[in-house]
Amino acid sequence: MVTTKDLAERLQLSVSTVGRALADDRRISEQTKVRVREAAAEMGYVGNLAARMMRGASSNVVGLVIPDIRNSFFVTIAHELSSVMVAQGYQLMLAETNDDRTTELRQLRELAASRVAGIVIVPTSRPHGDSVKLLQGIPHVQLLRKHPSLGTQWFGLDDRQALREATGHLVERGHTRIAYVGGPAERSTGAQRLEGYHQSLRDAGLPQRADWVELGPPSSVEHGRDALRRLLELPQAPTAVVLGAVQHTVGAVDELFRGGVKVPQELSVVGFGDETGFSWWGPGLTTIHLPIREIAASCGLWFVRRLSSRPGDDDGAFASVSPGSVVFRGSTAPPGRSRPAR
Amino acid sequence: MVTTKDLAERLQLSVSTVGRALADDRRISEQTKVRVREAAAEMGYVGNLAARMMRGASSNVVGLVIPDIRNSFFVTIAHELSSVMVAQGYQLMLAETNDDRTTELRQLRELAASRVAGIVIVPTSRPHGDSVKLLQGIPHVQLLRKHPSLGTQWFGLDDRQALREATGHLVERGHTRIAYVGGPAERSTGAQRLEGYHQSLRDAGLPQRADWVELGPPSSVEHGRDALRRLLELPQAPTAVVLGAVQHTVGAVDELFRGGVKVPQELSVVGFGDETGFSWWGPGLTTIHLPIREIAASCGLWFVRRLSSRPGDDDGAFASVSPGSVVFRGSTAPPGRSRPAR
DNA sequence: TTGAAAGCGCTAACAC
DNA sequence: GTGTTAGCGCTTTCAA
Repeated sequence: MVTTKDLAERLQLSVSTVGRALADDRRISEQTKVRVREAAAEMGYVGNLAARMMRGASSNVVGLVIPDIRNSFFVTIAHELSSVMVAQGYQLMLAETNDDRTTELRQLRELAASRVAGIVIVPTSRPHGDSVKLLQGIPHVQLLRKHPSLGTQWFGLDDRQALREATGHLVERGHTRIAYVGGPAERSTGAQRLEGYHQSLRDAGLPQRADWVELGPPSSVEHGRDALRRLLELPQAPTAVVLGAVQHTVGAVDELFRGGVKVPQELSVVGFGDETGFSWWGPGLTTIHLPIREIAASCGLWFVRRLSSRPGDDDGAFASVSPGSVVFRGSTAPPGRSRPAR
Repeated sequence: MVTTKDLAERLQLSVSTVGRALADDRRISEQTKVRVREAAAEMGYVGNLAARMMRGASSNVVGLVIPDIRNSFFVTIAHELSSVMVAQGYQLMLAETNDDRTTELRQLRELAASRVAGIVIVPTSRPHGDSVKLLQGIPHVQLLRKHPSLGTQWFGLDDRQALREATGHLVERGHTRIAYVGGPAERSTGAQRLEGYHQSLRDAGLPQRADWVELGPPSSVEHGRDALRRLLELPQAPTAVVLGAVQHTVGAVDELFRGGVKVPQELSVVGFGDETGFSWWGPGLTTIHLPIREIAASCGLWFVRRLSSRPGDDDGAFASVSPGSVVFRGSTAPPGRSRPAR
């Protein structure tokens, strides 16, 4: 690899002059700058970021720590963040945790060793103590999920409200036996969504049954499938289901499709998220739309500003909460009716 | 940040002893090692990769250069590569080009400045000369698409064969008016797929019409929509369509859904790729399944081996071609019939 | 078994 | 306007 020293030798200059010329320092004559730049281009010189970092320059890499890039939410986040970051001169390092705290720790260790400028993280439900410690030394912000040990800076959804609306939509249609399939309550998002569901039922004075609540691993399509199968086999089967996770929705909806269950005649369904094809599915899936793109973009913009500002300047508590909204399609109708009510 | 020097001071040792202890050098006594390790853990020491790199250690970062992470193919690739890489001690840097050669060059410059160990790239159709130059100094491998200027190491699909089969499937069903919607012919994949389509028609002695071929930007869902609309308005409208790009398929299929076109009665369709929901769509979308996961995994494994082997050892030409296969569902039937033939 | 010192590529303080 | 030099954190001789 070509170094400043090589350039200096070639041009019979000192390394510092070359360095200054490349940095467009005002003290260097225009003529010298041109010579240096030409030689650099010709010899294929590329600055060494590692060396620059050792001189105290901060890295231009931001780590993105997410459970699994295959989840559509996280794809959107990765893309949006990447766009914002690149525009501001940052690069994005991808780190998948697979929702496992040990993997999460390992990934954070790697990012710390690379001295990344900052970390955007969708944390696992109970991050490892060492992860917490590591993150204390690195600017970071939590996204979607939130764990108190990781600080107070967070961008996310109003999960409780989203599920409350979704459930409320079914209550309005006249359903009294409404089931919920979603992620575990240990996770901040899972707990909030479950609470929204419960609250909506409470508000309407509807019965709540433990066997109408099916919690499972949030990124498991299988759980959606299995949960739905179990719910439909119940002696007191529900007439409607609300979903609380994208992957569960994919599984549930596919199960209904395969099982030939008539939606919304036999069962009303409100999905979670906007996977491609939810609109094609059966009668069209009524679903909770979430402004993931917007959240990711604002998180990215806020974070790069925070990174480039003086430390201690912008590190107060910060939380941004965005609401979701129900998109009405054909998968919800009053119970026992044969036509969807729009 | 804690450095080896800090540890050395704390323990009244020299930096070199500390360094050796951390590297588990045999010359250091077990007792000293333990002391050092304990202090390191306690003080939260994390080695500085930048410094290590300056000493000649190679980076453990691999750049992944793709057009757009939102494309399901590239999500799969990112996930699979990330898994393989992490298992081998590498990190993945995400770089999106948006299918623009200038952006591609900028991203490559960043990766080169970071002195990444290697680059996995899905190139744009005509990479910039400087990109070519940069890549000459960095181990790299092409994925899916292939451009001759970027070397001879490539993992990809048998695009020609895939489209030949897909088209052949329609020919067998008795179609004689088969249209094609796909990416531009400048791109290696686009050219191959188009050729497969043409070849299949030639083999069957079927007519080829220029207005039955709709080429457009490969990651534009809109192109799929528009192309389909145009095809259906043709005086000599085709009775079947083959798709040659995932995003086009998404657009086309959604257009058919919205337009209420009866598939396969009025039009037979063979999609490209396996987006979630292709099985729910209308009568179920017959589609070309492509072993992206497998390709990405083998590319990853091969590449890390190449990275860790001596340079000059494994850098001969290499190409791995994987076949696709048609998945039969309900969207294809003989022309003019009212029931799908399975 | 441990320490001292050099040097990786770059920048910035300090000459001239 | 340009050169000299020191030092970032680490590894690796070379000494002891």
